[in-house]
Amino acid sequence: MEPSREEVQERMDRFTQTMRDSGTRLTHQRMEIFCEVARTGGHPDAEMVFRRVRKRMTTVSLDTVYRTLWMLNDMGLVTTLGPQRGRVRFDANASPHHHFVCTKCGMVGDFNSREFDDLEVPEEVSRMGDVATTQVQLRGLCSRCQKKESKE
Amino acid sequence: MEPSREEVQERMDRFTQTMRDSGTRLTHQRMEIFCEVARTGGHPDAEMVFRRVRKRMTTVSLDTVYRTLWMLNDMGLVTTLGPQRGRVRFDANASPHHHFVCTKCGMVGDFNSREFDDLEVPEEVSRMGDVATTQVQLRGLCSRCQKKESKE
DNA sequence: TTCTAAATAGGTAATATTCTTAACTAGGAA
DNA sequence: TTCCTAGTTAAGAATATTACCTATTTAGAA
Repeated sequence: MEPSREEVQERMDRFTQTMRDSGTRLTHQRMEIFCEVARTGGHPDAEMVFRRVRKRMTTVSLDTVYRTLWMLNDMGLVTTLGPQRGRVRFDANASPHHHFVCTKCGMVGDFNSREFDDLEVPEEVSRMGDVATTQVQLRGLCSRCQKKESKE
Repeated sequence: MEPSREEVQERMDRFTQTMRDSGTRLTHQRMEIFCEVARTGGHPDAEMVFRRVRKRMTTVSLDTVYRTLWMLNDMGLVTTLGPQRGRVRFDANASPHHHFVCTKCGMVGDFNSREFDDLEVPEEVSRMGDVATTQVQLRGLCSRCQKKESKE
């Protein structure tokens, strides 16, 4: 599941380009941290990234890893699995439904779609396990955050 | 967005039935906690549930709320938004892809599907905000957890 | 090279979640 | 009903996770 050498290179290029374009400093730490996530096939958490990066940069701090990861997230260079930072949130709606998640404020809206409910699961997935539910997650800026942004 | 009275009643019935079937005790606390989540349109976190339930049961503890919510989750009566308990996880894969999430161990597997990439966003959602990405989340038991279960 | 705003390390603080244990109670048995 | 007890709870302590503070360092501009 590791990305190919070319894939990793491509991600690194996108990273440096995006950083330059937005005028954000390209520090050694940031490069190491992004590189670590980019070349990992899985979905590491901050602690894992920290441990791996520290092997090469013994002084890096966990706080820097967190700060950098969330910054990368804000810039769209990495994504988080599930909603944004914060607490676990629960949902008692047992009937099939789907979510729109605001990538900025974490607001979650429910919606229904017959089409989404009835998606056919790819063969590839059956090797991973038994699928019980299907849920579509749409991510983007909610209208409230849009208004805020346009004011600035 | 609040569920209708009938909808709440239906959820409560399902709750008591499932609890009885599994031989789990129907305590006052559990009923209040489930009821609180069931009648909330949104997606409350444990702290919110705790604050609301405490208004009626002044002695309930936060720990009980957590324990109960995770128990309800295990029984399939509520779901969590995003992956299971634990840390935030990051993903540097910028190209569109989708996830299979194990509801037991939290294992996440990636997969690709042209069909899923090109889903058409329902009109209803455009009122919530601007959709940037579409991601399908399939949930179920991964093969490893299946094997573990069948052993028991 | 020098300068300066931005970023970092390391310690500390704040949150979020879970564990421990003694006391309590729901629900079955008598 | 009353008694019994395994399962459940409250409360506080312990962990885990994430964010803040400040002196120091550094990337990138001039």
